Amino acid sequence: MNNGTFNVQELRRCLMFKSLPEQDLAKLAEAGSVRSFPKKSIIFAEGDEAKGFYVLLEGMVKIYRISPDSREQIIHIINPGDTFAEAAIFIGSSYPAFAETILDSRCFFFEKKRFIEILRDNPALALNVVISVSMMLKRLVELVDSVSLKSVDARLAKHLLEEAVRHGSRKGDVTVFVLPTTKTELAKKLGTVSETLSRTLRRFQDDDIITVDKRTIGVLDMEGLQEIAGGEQPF
Amino acid sequence: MNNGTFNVQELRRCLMFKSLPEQDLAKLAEAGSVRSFPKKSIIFAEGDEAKGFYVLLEGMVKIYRISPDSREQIIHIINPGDTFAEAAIFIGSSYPAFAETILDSRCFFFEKKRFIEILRDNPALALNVVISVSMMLKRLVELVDSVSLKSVDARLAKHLLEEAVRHGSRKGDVTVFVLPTTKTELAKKLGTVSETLSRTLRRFQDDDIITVDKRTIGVLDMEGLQEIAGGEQPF
DNA sequence: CGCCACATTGAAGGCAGTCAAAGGTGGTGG
DNA sequence: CCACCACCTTTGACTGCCTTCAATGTGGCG
Repeated sequence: MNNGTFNVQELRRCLMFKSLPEQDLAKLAEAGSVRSFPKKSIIFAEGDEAKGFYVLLEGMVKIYRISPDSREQIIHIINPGDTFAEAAIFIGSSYPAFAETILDSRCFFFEKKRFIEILRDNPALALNVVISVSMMLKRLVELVDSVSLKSVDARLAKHLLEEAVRHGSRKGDVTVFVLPTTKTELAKKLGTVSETLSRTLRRFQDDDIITVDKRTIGVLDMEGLQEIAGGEQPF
Repeated sequence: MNNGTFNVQELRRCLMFKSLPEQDLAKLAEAGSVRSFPKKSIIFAEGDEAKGFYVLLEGMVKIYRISPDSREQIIHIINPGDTFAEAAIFIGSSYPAFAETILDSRCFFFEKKRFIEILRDNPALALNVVISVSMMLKRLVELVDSVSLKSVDARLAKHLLEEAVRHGSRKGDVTVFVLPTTKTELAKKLGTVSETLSRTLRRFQDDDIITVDKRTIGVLDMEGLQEIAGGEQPF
């Protein structure tokens, strides 16, 4: 970890600070500092004392838990502009999960106490924090739902649809996008293992629902995916 | 649903309002109303427009999701003094899960817009909301972890330990407590089904780890349970 | 060019969910 | 107070999804 160049305006990429008056932003910038981490660094470990929270400026970070037999469940993939660990600082104690860089990353770190002080005098910011944490909560409800109630097929189909909508570009009849991580990481995010993911992707290909070439996915049959993803079947 | 008697001070049972000045509390009381529901009523359904949030004054409520094949995953059991659906009102749109009474229940309902207005002028309250949502987030991380990475054995063991610590009383060598819900509901909370729970309880009994009589559980072997719950085994 | 991490495929086994059926329990109303 | 009924619980048999283990293929990078 070491410092890097930093422009206060970079914080505006983050929803939480987007609409903040210039002077508040300046005050915030003084409450923290830039930290850089190479790929595959542990930013914090589960159980570490929660001393503050982070805004990712550049790179990619995964938040995850590990099972006793060292299987990994990714809770969240952090992209530039996202915050992470903000909830941890409000319930004191310790981080409830691991944070590890997937790519070389640059973060802005807020010291807990100073951030909370600023929050006290800034209801607009407080509301933004509430919104941010609430959105994560919603995502986690979805994750519980997925992992507990859906098959790997359904989870994968849903994920592919989301990626296609978010990052896909239409090439004639098919929507094409590129996976942002390795398939092994994707498997962990879906709460499974790489072997199972591999098999499932193959099956989808055999059924002419998608094409796969390295990390490039082409969606041939949106309806088919939707069907698999959640198709509320009547009874 | 119909109104019932209500004393403003009842809201103080809720952590969110515990330390609020009297006048703020009065203002809050005007921003909402009491709603009563008999056992097994749906308070709101997944997808319903999020018009506000609730404080449970009396009774018991479950928050849950349903799978396409109608299996249920309980996200959260709400007890008197707890709030629910507060996160939903900050991201607009709709409730992400079902809320259904397990017992006859009395709630205080806050209308979304008016609550947010009050929040804007009340940083202390805003901070409490952040804390409340953050705690739920932490619980959900635990739930994801449980459901995705742990066996039913481990989940049940962990749950029994928590109940024993929270609500148990020592009777000689054993810690005794009574399950607050039916076993079927417990199964759903653990992300499984009643048959599997039944079998697992039987196995624990056969191994002399617990005793079971109706809803009364006696813990004979705390260490044994801890072992099963998460015992980081060396390798 | 050779290493290493990632990916793929096969075989085998287990955890846990489903289906079915038989008690058990508690609550309600006669 | 008792009888009935709905719901919960338990047990057995079966099935299947998914993980694990093992081996081979492949691409990228030093």
